[in-house]
Amino acid sequence: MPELPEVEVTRLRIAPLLEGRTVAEVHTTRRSLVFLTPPTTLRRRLSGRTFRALARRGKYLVATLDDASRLVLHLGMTGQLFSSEAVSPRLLSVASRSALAPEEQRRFRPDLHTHLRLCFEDGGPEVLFRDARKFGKVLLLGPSERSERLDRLGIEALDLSGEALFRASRRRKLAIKSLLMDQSVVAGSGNIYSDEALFLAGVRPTRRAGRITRRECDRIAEGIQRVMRRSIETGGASISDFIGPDGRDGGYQDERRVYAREGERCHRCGGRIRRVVIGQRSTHFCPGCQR
DNA sequence: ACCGCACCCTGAGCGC
DNA sequence: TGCGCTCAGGGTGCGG
Repeated sequence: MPELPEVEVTRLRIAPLLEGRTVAEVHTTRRSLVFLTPPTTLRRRLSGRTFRALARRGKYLVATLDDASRLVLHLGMTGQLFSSEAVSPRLLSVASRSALAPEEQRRFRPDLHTHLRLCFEDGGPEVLFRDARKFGKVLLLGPSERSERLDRLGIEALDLSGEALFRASRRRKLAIKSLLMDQSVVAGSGNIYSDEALFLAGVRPTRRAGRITRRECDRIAEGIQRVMRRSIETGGASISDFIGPDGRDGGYQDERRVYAREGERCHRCGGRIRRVVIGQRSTHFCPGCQR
C-alpha cells in the first residue's frame, strides 16, 4: 500500500533520525526474502557508519552512508519504518495488542516482524523497519555498486508530463491503469493513486493505453501530480498498515474519490462507484464520470 | 516485444 | 468461541 506519497512522508520524517547519526548496533531477524543483502553482512557493514542523506526514488528509500555505500529500503505492502519513540495503535497486530494491558498497547516493542533495528552511538531514538508480510526489501549497495532495481525505474510520478505519458503509451495494448502501475514507466504510482488520478482525468481505467489521447494524457499526468502532492500534504493515506515514522496516521484516506468506495455514491455525479479487476488488482471508477 | 497471470507472505474479517 | 476461507497487492518472473 505505501506508494510515493507515503514513502515521501516517511522520508521527510525519518531523515532527521538518520542524518548525521552513527550506527552503534544493528539487530535483524533471520535471513528471509526481505533481505537482498544477508543480515550478517548488513550487521557487519552498517556498524560504525554514519548516515549522510536520505533520498527517495519511486517507492524506494535510499540512505547514503559516510563511505558512499547506500542502504536501500522498500516498504512493500505492509512495511513500516519508524522511530522507537513512535506511539500508535497500529504498531502491533490486533492479536498481539489484545494480550497487552491498555496502557501498553500503543507503545512499540520489537517483535518477530521487526527485520531491522538500528541503534545509534548517541543513545537516542532507534530506527525500526517492520514488515509482517515480508514483501518489503532491504539492500546494501557498495560505494559504486549499481542496482538493476533502481536503474530500471521510469519517470518519477511527481515529474510526469502528459507528453511523456503520451509517448510511453503509444502502441501499448494493456489497460491504462496497468501502464500507470508499471514502475519502469511511472515510478511511484500504485493502486490507490492510479485510480484516483484516472478519476480526476475522467478516463476509464480499462481503456487501452494506446487509445488514450494526448489531451487525456495531460489530464492524467496532472491528476497524478495533484493527488500525490495533496496526499503528501495530509501525511499520506493510512489505509491498511501505513503509519508515519512518529506514529501519526495520514489523512488522505478521507479524501478518496473512488478507491475502496465500491457501491458508494460518486461525489461528483451521484452515481455508484464500480469495482473491476485489472492485472490482478482491484480497480475503482465512476461509470458516469470516466469514459 | 508484449501482456496476463501465478506466486511470495501474513493478518483481518467474515460466515458458519 | 473458533475454525477455515478469502482477500489485500508491490514486485518478479515465466509462459503464451
